[in-house]
Amino acid sequence: MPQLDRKEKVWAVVKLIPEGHVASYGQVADLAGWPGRARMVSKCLSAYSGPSLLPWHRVLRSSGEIAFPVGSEMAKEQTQLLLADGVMVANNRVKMKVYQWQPDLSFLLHHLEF
DNA sequence: GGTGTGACAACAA
DNA sequence: TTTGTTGCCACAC
Repeated sequence: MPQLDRKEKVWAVVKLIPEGHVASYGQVADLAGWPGRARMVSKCLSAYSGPSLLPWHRVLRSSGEIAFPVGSEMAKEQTQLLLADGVMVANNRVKMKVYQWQPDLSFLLHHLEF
């Protein structure tokens, strides 16, 4: 049961990302209790790839660029979703300085059990 | 239980 | 800034 819980934890964290903000894979991994397991986050998200209940588009690379090749359907999709969130996307990347999610502790404690 | 994989991250040139 | 290299580790075969 621990394994499935992890995916769900990741999804839970992603769902917490507010509209108009983004987070890096590493950041999500960290919040989900996997310090340094950014690649696991990508695995989990790709494994999800079904229902669109998840704001996966708010998860970017540490540099703020979209994790897909420019011009790919997924990249376009993600760009669209980000724009819909009010996040400016230029050349497959966003300004992390402006949009990076800065979760406050009480918020996290309230939403991530404990 | 070994091997390859991955929607990454950090660093070197 | 872009490209290549390395480290990372759970997961599927």
